[in-house]
Amino acid sequence: MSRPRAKLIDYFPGCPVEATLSFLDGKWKGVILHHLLEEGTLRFNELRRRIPAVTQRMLTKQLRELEEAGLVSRTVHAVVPPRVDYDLTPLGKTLEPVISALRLWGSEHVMCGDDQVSAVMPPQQKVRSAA
Amino acid sequence: MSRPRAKLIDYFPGCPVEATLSFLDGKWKGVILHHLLEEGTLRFNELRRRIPAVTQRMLTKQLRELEEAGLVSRTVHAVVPPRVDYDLTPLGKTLEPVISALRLWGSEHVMCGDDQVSAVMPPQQKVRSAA
DNA sequence: CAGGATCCAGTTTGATACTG
DNA sequence: CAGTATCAAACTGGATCCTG
Repeated sequence: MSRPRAKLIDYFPGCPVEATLSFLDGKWKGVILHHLLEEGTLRFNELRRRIPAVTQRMLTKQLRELEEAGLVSRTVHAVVPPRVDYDLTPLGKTLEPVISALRLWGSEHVMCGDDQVSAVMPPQQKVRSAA
Repeated sequence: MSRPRAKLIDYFPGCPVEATLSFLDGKWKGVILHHLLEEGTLRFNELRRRIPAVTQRMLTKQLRELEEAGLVSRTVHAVVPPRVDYDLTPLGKTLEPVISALRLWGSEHVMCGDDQVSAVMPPQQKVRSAA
């Protein structure tokens, strides 16, 4: 859900849990933030490579929403070929404990595709890398 | 998003962050878990009262999904009038650190409707309690 | 390289009305 | 009380094609 929920750090009708989740909403914000937290500044295609299942349209969209929410900054360099850097804002960085908690729970309770826990489960049949 | 993403604790194509978020997906799972963590067992209408903006249809649906995911247990008491108790499973309780992180970030960075931070912001215009 | 613009199917959600 | 059923609106995300 990325509807009229919280857009900036203003008023959100509901509880803090839902408020926070509304910022992470959409299919890819979590991973995007995760990668920016881990690796710092990344270019558009660098992000794409790290999230193989995302389409450009969606990556663009989610990045725009993160930007609007004040969590991610977008820097366009006037060079050719074009170069656009994405980075976390100071506010975005405050989400680190949240992303960490999400990652920890996930790695402890779910068998994930791109995680270092991959040793536990043999890649039996391939479970669809995209949706 | 509550599509084919993770349903049980089985394989999830993607990173742990996204895997965890997929369990919290949908508009109300976060709040539901939050209330069950804070108050323990709750009946259907007790939950409704704590989440004024949710419709019965949605509350039912999200509870069913949480049940299917193994995070919430549903106990039907054969009495009249009907009584159904919802509670966290042991697995559901392991989400506590996650929900805490979400709640903490939300209460620090967003002005929420039903939070104890309400003193900070005077209820100026009423911002729509539902969507 | 980094998108923008369309088209479109699949889902999610809300509103309402009804029931054991 | 605790739902179920139905209709319809809203939004999502994927696929394609195009551009400075």
